[in-house]
Amino acid sequence: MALPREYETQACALARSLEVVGERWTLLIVRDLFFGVTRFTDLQAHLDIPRAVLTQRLARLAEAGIVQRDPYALTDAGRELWPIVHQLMQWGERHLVADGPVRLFAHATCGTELAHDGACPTCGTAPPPTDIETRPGSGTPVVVRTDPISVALRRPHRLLTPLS
Amino acid sequence: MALPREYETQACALARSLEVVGERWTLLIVRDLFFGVTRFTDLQAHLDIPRAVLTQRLARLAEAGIVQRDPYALTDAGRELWPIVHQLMQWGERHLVADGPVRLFAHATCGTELAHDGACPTCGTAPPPTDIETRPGSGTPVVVRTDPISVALRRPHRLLTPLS
DNA sequence: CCTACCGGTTCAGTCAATGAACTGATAGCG
DNA sequence: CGCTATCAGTTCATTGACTGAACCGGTAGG
Repeated sequence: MALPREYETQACALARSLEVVGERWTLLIVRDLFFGVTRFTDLQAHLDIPRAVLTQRLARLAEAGIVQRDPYALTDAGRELWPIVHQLMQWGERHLVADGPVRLFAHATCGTELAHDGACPTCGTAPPPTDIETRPGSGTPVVVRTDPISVALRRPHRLLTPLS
Repeated sequence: MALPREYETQACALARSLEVVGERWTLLIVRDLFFGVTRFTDLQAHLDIPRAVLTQRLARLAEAGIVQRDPYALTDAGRELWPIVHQLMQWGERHLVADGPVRLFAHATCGTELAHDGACPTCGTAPPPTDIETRPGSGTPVVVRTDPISVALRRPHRLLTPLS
C-alpha cells in the first residue's frame, strides 16, 4: 500500500513537491529555519512537536537536499521555497487573521514593506530572503508564546541570520 | 488534545493557512479545481482519494470560503491561492522532476511561457489564472494515467474553465 | 567526577487515512 | 410506470501515522 505521505498515482510536479514539504509540520520547520532557528532543541521547543516527528521530518528534508546538518540550515534549494512560505503567510494574513498583519517583512536595504507577491514596491524586484528584515505587526496573534525562541523571534532581525 | 490538523500553539499566519490548505490531498484538490474539474466523482476518480476524505476536505474548504458548491468551484479567495500552487509546481519541476517540465503554463493573451515566479516575461505582470493556458510539457511523468479526466486534462485548455 | 545540554530513540495509546461496500436522490429512457 | 445510470455522499473494519513521556549516548565545562 502507498505510504500516506506519498501521492504515487499523481503525475503532477505539485504531488512531487508535496511529498517533500507537504507533510504536517514540515513547512513550519522550514519557516523557523528562514527565521534563524538552527538547533534541534530550539525547533522542538518552539514548534511543540514530538521529537520523533521532528527527527523524521529533518531526515526527509536533508534527504531531499532542502536542509543541511551541523548546524541545521536551508540549502539553496531550500531557500527557493521562500516565495511559497511568504505567500502562504500573506494569504493567511489576508483571509484568516482578523485584525491586521501578525508579522511584517521589509526590504532591508531600502526599508520598504514587501507587497503580497514578495516584491519590494520601491525597487520593483523580489529581494532574496537574506535581504529581508522581519518584525511583529499590529495584529493580535491567537496565542502569545513566552519561550525564549519565540521572544527572540519577536525582535526585528534578518532572515537566515542564526539567532545564536 | 489538539486535533492533528491544527497548530494551536503557533501564532504565525502560516500556521493558520496550513490548517486550511495544509492537510494531505487538499492542495491537489485545489489544483484540480484550477484545472477545471468540477464534479465530486471526477475529483475522486482523478485523485484516487477515499470518498470520505474528499468529503471532509471539500467541507473544510467550503467552510473556509475557498470553494463553493453546485457546482464545486474556487471562490475569489481560493483563486488567490494560484501563485502558491503554481510556485510549488515550479519548485517541484526544478528540483524533483528529472527530464524537463511535465506541464507548461502560458499567458493565453500573448502565448508566452510563464516564468518561475508566475509572471509573463513579455507583459511583465503575473496574469490571473483565467488568462493562463496549460498543456503537457516534454518531461516524462512518473505515471501515465488513462482515466477520462487525466486524458481531458492533457488537452491544452485555460485554467478555471470547466472541462465538461 | 559530576552536571548540563544537545540530538536523538523507544514505546504504548490515540486518532486519522484507507478501501470496500452501501445509501439515497435525481435524470433519462422505453 | 419501471429500469438503469450517475452523482454525491455515508458507514465501517483495518492500517498506519501522530502524540507525549520516558529513556539513551556523546560532549563540554567546572
